[in-house]
Amino acid sequence: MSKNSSLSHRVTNDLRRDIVAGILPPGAWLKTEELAARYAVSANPVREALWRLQGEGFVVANPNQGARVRMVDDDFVRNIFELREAIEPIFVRRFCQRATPEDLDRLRAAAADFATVAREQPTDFDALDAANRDFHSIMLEGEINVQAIEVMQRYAGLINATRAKLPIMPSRVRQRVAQHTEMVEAIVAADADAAARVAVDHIRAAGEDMLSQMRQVRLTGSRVARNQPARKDDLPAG
Amino acid sequence: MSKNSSLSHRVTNDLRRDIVAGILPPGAWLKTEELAARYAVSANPVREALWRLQGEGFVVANPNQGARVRMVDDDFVRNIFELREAIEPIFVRRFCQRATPEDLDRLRAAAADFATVAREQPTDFDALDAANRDFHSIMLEGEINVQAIEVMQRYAGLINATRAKLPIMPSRVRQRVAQHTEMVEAIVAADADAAARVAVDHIRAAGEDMLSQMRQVRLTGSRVARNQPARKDDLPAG
DNA sequence: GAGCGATATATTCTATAGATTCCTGATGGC
DNA sequence: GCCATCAGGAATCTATAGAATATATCGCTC
Repeated sequence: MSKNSSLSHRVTNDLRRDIVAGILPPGAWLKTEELAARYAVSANPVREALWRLQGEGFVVANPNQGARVRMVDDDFVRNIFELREAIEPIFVRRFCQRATPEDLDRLRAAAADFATVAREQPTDFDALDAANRDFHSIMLEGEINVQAIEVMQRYAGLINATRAKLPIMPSRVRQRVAQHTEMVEAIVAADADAAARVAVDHIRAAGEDMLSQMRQVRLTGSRVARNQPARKDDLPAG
Repeated sequence: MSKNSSLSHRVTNDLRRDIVAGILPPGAWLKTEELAARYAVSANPVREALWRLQGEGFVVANPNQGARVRMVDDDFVRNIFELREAIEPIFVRRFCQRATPEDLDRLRAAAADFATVAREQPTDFDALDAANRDFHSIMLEGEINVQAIEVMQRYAGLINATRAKLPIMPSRVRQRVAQHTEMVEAIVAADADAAARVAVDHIRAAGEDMLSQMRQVRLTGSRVARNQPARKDDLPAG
């Protein structure tokens, strides 16, 4: 697809992957020289990758001081989900207006797929996430507000990467299935208000669920096994 | 204030100023070498400035091909104002909750200031804009959703720069004064719903006004004298 | 002779290495 | 105990070399 085969792109992807995998944990300093050695490039592509990842929200940088992996704390999660609650209705409403019968069929099919995954692999985050993404991306296909899409997707990677490391509650998965169904029904009925309302509820529930799982992990210190930090020793320094 | 006195920051500011002033018009190619010569630095700070301005929305860049000043067309304006309509209510509602009597006094004073400017200098965009900014920034003072603020301010500079070159309708200025008053009243009454509604109307009116002025300028070819491109000859190439 | 495709050239972005500037923390003087 | 100065380290900048892309020219086919 996008064969952005420049060094800085490769470094961007590698760095993102390592952050997502937890090899570079939240708060870790991202020293240019260190990363340059790690990825076998010079300082410039690393700098550029850091810029890009700053744009994606993975990294926060201070002038003349260096960059670090962003801390995903409660405030941040709350802020992002609040933003999503504000923006998603735009997409849902417009999709209500423009959806063709074929679009509706595909949306229904995607909702069914998600329900299947939820039934058969209810604890597999990646599978659930992929199915969920398929469902929601249908609504973005003909969306004209590219700036709004950009905002919505900006922190999606980071939020998702963080969510992937948290436990999954079966009850919440069932709730998501129900909400998808509800949304499809509202859209089929061309009831934009109802669809937007469901979308907001959907996002709010997801946000509250994530916050509660984060609290849970903080309290119990538990951590889901999969996607664990692997080997921290890969890095020269701590 | 922010004494970001690195070369790339200086270039960022200079480049932004030149784009805002119209010396580098929308659509103009921003060649690294050319800009490096223009601002008497090497390619790297220019690259970095372009990254930053891409983040601010002034510039769009393609890999291995170059960057250009963003075109501000109708779609873009519509998208940005739609985003604002979605996000601004977040701020207004929360301000309603936390506003102290002192905050309300200052908001009232700012609204009065804007009204004064509107009466005495109704065609001075900069004065109106400054007063308007003062008014709205009061509501952002204690705002906790920094990501939402960032989104709101992202394209503000570019939109403002474009708006500054368009004509100002006295009737629209009067409408803005009235809307400010209305908003203050709703906030004083702690009626968050009403305040949010007024805010949305306010933004929608501003967006429609801007679009209609853009249409007007396109049709008549007229252009406001002040802030005109100055001298394009400053640039090596056309 | 006109249109199309391939090669060659020119332009521009991209990457490297070394020099420079800036920030941070530590040491010594007041 | 507090402030100024200095050393170490890291980010930033310059200059130059290396890729990638777009453009123009030439030759071929129809």
